[in-house]
Amino acid sequence: MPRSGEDARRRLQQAALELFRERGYEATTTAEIAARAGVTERTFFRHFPDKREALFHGEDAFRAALSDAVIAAPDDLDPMGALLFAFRSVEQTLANNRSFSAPRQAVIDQTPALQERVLTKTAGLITALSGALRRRGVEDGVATLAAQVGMAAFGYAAGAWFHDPKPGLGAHLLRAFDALQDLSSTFRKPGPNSADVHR
Amino acid sequence: MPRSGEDARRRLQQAALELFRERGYEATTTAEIAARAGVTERTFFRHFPDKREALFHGEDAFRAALSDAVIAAPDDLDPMGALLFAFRSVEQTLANNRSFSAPRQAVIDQTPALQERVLTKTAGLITALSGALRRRGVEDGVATLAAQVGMAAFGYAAGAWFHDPKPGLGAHLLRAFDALQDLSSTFRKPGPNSADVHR
DNA sequence: TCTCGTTATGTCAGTAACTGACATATACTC
DNA sequence: GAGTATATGTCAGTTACTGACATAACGAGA
Repeated sequence: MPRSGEDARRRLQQAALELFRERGYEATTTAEIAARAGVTERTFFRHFPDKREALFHGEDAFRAALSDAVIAAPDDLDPMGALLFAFRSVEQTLANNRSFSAPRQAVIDQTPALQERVLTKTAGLITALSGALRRRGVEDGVATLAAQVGMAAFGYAAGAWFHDPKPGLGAHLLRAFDALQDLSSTFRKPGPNSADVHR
Repeated sequence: MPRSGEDARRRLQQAALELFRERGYEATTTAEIAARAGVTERTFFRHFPDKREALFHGEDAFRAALSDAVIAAPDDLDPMGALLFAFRSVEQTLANNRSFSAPRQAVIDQTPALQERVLTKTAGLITALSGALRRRGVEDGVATLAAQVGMAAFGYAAGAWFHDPKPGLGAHLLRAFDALQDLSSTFRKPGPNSADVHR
């Protein structure tokens, strides 16, 4: 009895989050998730390629929003400036999802398998950002490096914002990007012979 | 018939790499790996927590070497300098493993599941580097950020070195860290209203 | 309204990764 | 030579995931 298809996906997602919170990720079965959502296990796997993915829906839209913002950033911004611009543009989206993402994050923090998946999602974001930078004319290698570094700063800022939302994500982002500049600017290269520790 | 335990692990590792190259990762069964190594499937899982891990042995030693080098770096080096020092100190180790890691990398490049595992290994490296930086007195958040950024530069340099080994890893590392400085130094912050694209 | 093609789902059988429990054989020590 | 620890074998079982086929709802058009 197909209601809409999209409906079942939402129920499955909800059921998965609930059960993971109640019993933990490893202790819940895909069959149990399907049962609570009122469908069959087979249907679960028609909506999600694997058990982990049930917690990661919507990431595609977020990735698209971020890379679109990079492309739409003012032309006079250099790579890191465009990234900062893009990160600031999604603050509202993130703020709206806070109530949903909080319990989700709690489950992830307790589950290595889910943490692993977070890493691949992040890698996907980096790839998208890198591609967007290239569309701005940034050279290939630099784009990849900038996307990685920018993502690190974003993660840093988002974590701080999670614990202390008052200043707003934008403020945390500015602090993170400042920290980045400090890291590079005060940095002096080690001497040419410095690598020979092991003699 | 237990030979030494360590012996079986090596045979399993070797068999896994061979079979993955011949048939691909997904098409290879843990039972097949065990059979070629002359042991039982159960023994495979006594040596490796899961199928993927058969390709990632030795990473622990590499991680330890890197973080030890960070701790042993000259005191006058700032965070990024200490990281660069550490990365240069493992060039010989990496060069020695080139013949083994080349086919391994080829398998990984064709296997999403293994790429995902690479990401968690990298995350483990970042955590270790961050801890080593903290032991040098670097503040918590800065240490994490520096470790991530440094690791990005290392990956950038290692990739370039893989395609063009002649200049040596050290030269590629210097180039990568220079690129990092360029990213931050030329970077101008976007104006305060820049985030309002979506109106 | 009937028909037909499309789509979401159900059903069922099967594969393969991984685990726990117990038995056994080898190596190591006293 | 007895005894202990360790690596392995054996076996039964769970669960994530897949392919093949059947069926029920839905929409478009005659």
